Amino acid sequence: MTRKVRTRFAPSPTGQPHLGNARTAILNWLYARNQGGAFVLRFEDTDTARNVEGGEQAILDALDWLGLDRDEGPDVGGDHGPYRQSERGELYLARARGLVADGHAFRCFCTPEEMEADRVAAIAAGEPPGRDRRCRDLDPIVSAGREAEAPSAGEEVTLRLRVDSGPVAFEDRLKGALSIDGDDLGDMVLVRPDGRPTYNFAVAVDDFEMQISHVIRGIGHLSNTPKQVLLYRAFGAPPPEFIHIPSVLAEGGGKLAKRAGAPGVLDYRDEGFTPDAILNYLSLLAWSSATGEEVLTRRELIEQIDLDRLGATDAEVDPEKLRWLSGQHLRRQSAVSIAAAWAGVSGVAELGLSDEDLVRAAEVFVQRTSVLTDAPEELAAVFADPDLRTEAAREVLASPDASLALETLAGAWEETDWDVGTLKASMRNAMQASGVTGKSFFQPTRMSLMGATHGPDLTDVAYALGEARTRRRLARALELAHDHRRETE
RNA sequence: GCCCCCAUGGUGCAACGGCUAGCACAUCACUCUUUCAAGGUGGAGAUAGGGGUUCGAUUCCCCUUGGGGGCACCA
Repeated sequence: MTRKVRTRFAPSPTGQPHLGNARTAILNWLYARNQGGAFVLRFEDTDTARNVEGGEQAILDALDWLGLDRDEGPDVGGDHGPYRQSERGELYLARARGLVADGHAFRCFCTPEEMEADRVAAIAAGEPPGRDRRCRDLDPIVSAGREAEAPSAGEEVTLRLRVDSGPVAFEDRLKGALSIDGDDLGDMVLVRPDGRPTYNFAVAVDDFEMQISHVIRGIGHLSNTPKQVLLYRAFGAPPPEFIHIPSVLAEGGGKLAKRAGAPGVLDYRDEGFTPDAILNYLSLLAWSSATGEEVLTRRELIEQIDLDRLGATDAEVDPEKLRWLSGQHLRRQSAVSIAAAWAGVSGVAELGLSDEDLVRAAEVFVQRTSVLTDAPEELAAVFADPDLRTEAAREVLASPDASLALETLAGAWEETDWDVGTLKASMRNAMQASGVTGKSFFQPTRMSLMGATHGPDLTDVAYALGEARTRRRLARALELAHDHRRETE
């Protein structure tokens, strides 16, 4: 039996996903793309109290930023909608009534108080709680009549699934064969008196009707699975394949919770990470490529994702490795695209650089950055007008050989091609010609070009600055160097 | 209390029941370099503990310990 692969990401609209939720979405998306299947987004918003203003949009923004495009969902539509549980009330009701009609479910007239009393009594008696004692065996004709009169009789009716004793077996791709006894489940509530479906019922109905083939979700849902399997059984359909993935833990091993200050995906964007780096990093949590390769592009991830290579242990987030991976991704990009990304980083525009400046700088300075937001500082260090009136500058420029070094270098760079290789060669020539070497040559040069005593390779700096700026800076420093010499003599 | 899951260096992963337990991040040293990065080379560092099964166990089984999850008319 080969059915089309359809995966889904089904968050509650409580705001931007944290890293753990993002990884769930990523795995679903990667697998769908790998299989040429469909990736479905569904909002589980039946608990209105939990919904957050703007929560849906934050999730969409996060998915968009990560590049996880949907084939179906609340924003793009599709043949299996609506894609918000809050808009699917009728479907749940119809499905529940169907289950009552064919005997899989029954009407329960017990009050919450009665149920609670039963629960306590069952536990006290050492029996599993959750089994209805009064209503499950009511005659259908009788219970239908009682439902009709419920409003006037002041009764409320709950729809519950008839769960028999005996094993409920199911398969998890990672955990293998699992089984739990129906007695431990109880007669689960499907629809509350007010008509709202319970979570597990809604999920099963949705996954069933949306023809989801693979449910890839957090391990926390493992215990919900038998209930959903039971529902599929009642629907007379085979359940989807379940893949329960281990948790992503916060640094230090704690839970990744928003209330504990866990950053959202969009926060990483704001910190200058690229979506590909996040995608790569998160996919490496509990998964590894067959080749052992760790720096993987989006395309490579799609090609190589393999559910059978998923691990079963919880994984801690490691910010250091994330940064490293981010740097690796940056370094693999073209200078043009890095320059474009830098242009959008706050603090870069203020430097007043041209597109060419940015591209040249990207060529030689990416290796100094891990995230996009590292750029402003690196660029400012080179492009900002050097302040040569500092004590440090004065000291360096007043050194005996400063003038000679600067003069010779300015001459050497007069008639050269402006590329790093040539600049480096002619700088060496200048050193030889002047007889000034090592520190006494480099210090004055670095001071004139960037007003500092340390920084990137000097030829990289000159290359990034461009010919005109470089010449101007050398000339100005040379002037000062002459002045200083005169003063000291 | 009951049920379920997990367990390889600090962190993330790898190892048909079979080479000296491998890779990456971090760390330390060296190297390249005027400097700071990036890069290169090398080092230290792990199978949670105890029992089995087996010629042989990181791998299979049991117990202990530790961690996580669940036991809802929450999602």
